[in-house]
Amino acid sequence: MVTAKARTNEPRYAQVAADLRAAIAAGDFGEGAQLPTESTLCDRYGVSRFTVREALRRLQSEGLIRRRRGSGTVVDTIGQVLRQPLSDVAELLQYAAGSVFNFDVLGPMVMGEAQAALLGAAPGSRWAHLSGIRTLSPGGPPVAVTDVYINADLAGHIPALQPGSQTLFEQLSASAGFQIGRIDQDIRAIAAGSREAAALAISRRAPVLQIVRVYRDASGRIVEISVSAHAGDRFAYSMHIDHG
Amino acid sequence: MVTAKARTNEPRYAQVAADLRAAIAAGDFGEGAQLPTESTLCDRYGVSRFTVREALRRLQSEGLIRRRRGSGTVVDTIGQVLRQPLSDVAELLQYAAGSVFNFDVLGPMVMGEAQAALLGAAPGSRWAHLSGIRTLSPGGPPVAVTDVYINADLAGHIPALQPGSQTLFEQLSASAGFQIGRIDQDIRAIAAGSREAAALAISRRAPVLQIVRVYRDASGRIVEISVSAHAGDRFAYSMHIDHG
DNA sequence: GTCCGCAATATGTCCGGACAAATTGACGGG
DNA sequence: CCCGTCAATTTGTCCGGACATATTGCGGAC
Repeated sequence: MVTAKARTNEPRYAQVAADLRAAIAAGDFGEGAQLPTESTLCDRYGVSRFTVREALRRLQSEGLIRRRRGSGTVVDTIGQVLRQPLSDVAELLQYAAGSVFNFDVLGPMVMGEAQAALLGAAPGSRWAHLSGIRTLSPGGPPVAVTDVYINADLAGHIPALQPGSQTLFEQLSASAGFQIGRIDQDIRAIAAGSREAAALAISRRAPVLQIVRVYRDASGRIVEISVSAHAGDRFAYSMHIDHG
Repeated sequence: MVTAKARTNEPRYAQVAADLRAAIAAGDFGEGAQLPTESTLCDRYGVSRFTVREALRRLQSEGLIRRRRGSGTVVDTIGQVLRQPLSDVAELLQYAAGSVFNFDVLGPMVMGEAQAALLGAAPGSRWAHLSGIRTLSPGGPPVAVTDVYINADLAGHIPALQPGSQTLFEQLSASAGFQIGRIDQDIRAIAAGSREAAALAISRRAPVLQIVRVYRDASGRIVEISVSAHAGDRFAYSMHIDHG
């Protein structure tokens, strides 16, 4: 038993995972980067194979290790390179920086059937509807037109929202004091409708990139939904995954 | 027992997951989209709780369902398009769950001026050209058409490439033994050309989602470039991030 | 020396059981 | 009617065991 772990109420697999994570970072597994077998880890930490596998599953989902039946578990260098960007929520919101967002508050609304199915919200739920346009610089050509739906419970915080480079969600989080639980983002290609065509100065049926984001707090409640339409020839969603 | 499963050597949790995935897409869980409890699913499929939980774990990692202790499991999805999951970094290099990728090797080619500008490669550089189609199931409707360009230096490893659960890039990395330095990914909306229209069975000028990925090794050499075109109404690029 | 086959090894799949912790709704007291 | 308590429900954690399947290396046949 190497554990030496305190009596935290953290699950045991999390403690094992943390210990292995530190060992990997310290290079304790040497050149081949071969980890001990599951049964060895069971003995070492004094836990069952279930707990060891759950810990290894976490590390694998983080991209730290690679496992192969019959062969063993090794440190995965590819995963280390990719780890940082996707574990950082700020990275997801990164594209907002450097552009300017101006919006109008359109007032309260109730989610209809079709809209609810598209956005993943409950039909009949109540929201505050905002509409805005994002530009690269003040007065510049429009890059995207965005509809924002904010949970009616948070309507009191809407007057405090300010246009600028900070996202509405960041302002809401700070103002209302909730904790972020999960962000879902869907990107698809659709044909421009009349609204997008007019706002972006493109022709109808032109391809636009639609980004739907659903923000949830820690309890799973949907805090905000945003639907952005970007002109296909003026915008590319770009992810750069760097080493170092 | 609802299984009706065949004598496939597919794991049971995968069969359960596939069945639940289809049921979710068909809307079998009604208004609240509340799934049966784990023990109910155990009885229904005649499997242990381990198998049910493994199946639900897959669906959760795909972003299809949301689970809360004490509360239950609910459908958490928008529409029934194929979603490329990005819940963790390991999945960035994985194929979309439940889809099939087949490709042909078209032979060597030299990068032209216009293409080089679009893809970020050097004009006049030499590549091996592969072309593939991704479907939801063998013989099913096409979801995406993909062009892959592999550095001519690695042409010797191409005959060993196989369609299956691993990406071409993963196979190349293991076969040639290089380390990844950087991945760039651009996502944009474009209008379908004649090639995409024919391959995806859609009309010309229909919106398609184009994903361009550039893989570099540690020394900065471009190893592989892939250009995928996804039918706008059949595919959404989806990512979700659990925070804590 | 080379190649084939086998056995040892390691992870994957699956079972049954047990208890813990969070949620929800019903019940009862104020 | 409001609110706190409690019990039932449901998912999370954890155990021990069993067999399946992919990989690897060893030794024997040639």
